[in-house]
Amino acid sequence: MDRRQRRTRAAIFSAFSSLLERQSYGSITVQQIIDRADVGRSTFYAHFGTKEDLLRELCGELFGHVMSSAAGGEPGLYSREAAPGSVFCHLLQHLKNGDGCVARLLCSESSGIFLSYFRDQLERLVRGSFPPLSGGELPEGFLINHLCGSFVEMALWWAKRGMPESPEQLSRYFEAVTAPALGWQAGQGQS
Amino acid sequence: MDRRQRRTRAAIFSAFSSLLERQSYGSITVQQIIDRADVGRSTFYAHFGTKEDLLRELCGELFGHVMSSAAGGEPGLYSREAAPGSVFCHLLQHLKNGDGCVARLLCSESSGIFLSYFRDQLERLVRGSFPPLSGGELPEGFLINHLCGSFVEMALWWAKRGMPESPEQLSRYFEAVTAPALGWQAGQGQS
DNA sequence: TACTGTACCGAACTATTTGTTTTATATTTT
DNA sequence: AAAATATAAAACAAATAGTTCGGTACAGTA
Repeated sequence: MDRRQRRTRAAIFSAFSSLLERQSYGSITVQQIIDRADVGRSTFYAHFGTKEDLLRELCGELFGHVMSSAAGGEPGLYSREAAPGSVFCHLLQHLKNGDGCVARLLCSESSGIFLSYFRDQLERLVRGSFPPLSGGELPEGFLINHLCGSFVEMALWWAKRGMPESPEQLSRYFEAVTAPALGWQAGQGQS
Repeated sequence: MDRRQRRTRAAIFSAFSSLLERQSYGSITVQQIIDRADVGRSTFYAHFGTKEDLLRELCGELFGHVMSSAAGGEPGLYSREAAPGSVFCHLLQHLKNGDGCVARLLCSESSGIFLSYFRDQLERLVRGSFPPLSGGELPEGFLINHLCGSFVEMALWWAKRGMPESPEQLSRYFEAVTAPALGWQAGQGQS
């Protein structure tokens, strides 16, 4: 890709997410974006057909990184091998280390948009590596939904309070509250 | 309140929510609303300062009913008195019976907006009637968030699939998956 | 270095939308 | 019946989205 394209694309992404941190998605205008990114109007529309396209691509970029790095070669959801080695703990670490501004966007006024992306990606990840479950007579769809939903809600709760707990700590909380209901042994993946 | 006011207000609410069922909140224009409600432009703005105000009032009306009826004289979150008598089961029943179009709105394109309202109302309700918890070393804020978050996610999952389970059944699922982690006795409130 | 392609800028333009204002009409309330 | 007020209709200004086009500057390549 042409270096010019990369630069303007990055400038627009940066401008857009910095705007998203202080105002709602709906109230952001294209004019604001191109002013802050310092690109021409026609240039913006050469890259993104509409504001929604921009949002979609931003989300893809953001969560694509986080998710793919979390999915890389992990043994299972609650691994008993590496101490803080569950996929969930991995995700929380990435969120906190903040490869980007994911955490800030998660507690922005437009958090709902990012949450739904987060949710979808997470569910795909979980469905891919779901261990044999013995959750009694509860249907699998319900359990997966419960697992992903709870995790996302927890991440949001965490981010909104400024992430005071460590990823390991929060991961322990999550395990304590979900593992028993799923028929897994709790407290094994931790030191 | 003047009968004319009531009528136009109802017409606008009805038009707005019927539009919300088929398109996203952001894409709905005031023109569409007043066309469908068959009211004059100035009339709309005499009632609602902006589209967001309309949304806010609609949510208040919708969830206000559901929540207040659920909160009325309930003994506790997981009551062992009436069989399907927990607050959660009550809420699910109201959602299914559909005092309004809450369920349809919950799985609309703009579900995020309604979910956040639902969340807030529910959390207020839960905080008001939280029983003594023995959830081990887990902080109360975390538990409340987990409880409310899980419930809302479950309701969404339910609504999106067309509510095939009965409220009682779903309430049992929820109890099975949350009660043990909260240190409560499961399976007592059911017949 | 020189050449070629293309990304960018800026300005102008149309169409749509928002929100306001005004006047006349219809309906409710007293 | 009279007064008050909610509504309709139309015109209006301002902001915004998205397009078009000609000129300029930069990147990749020989």
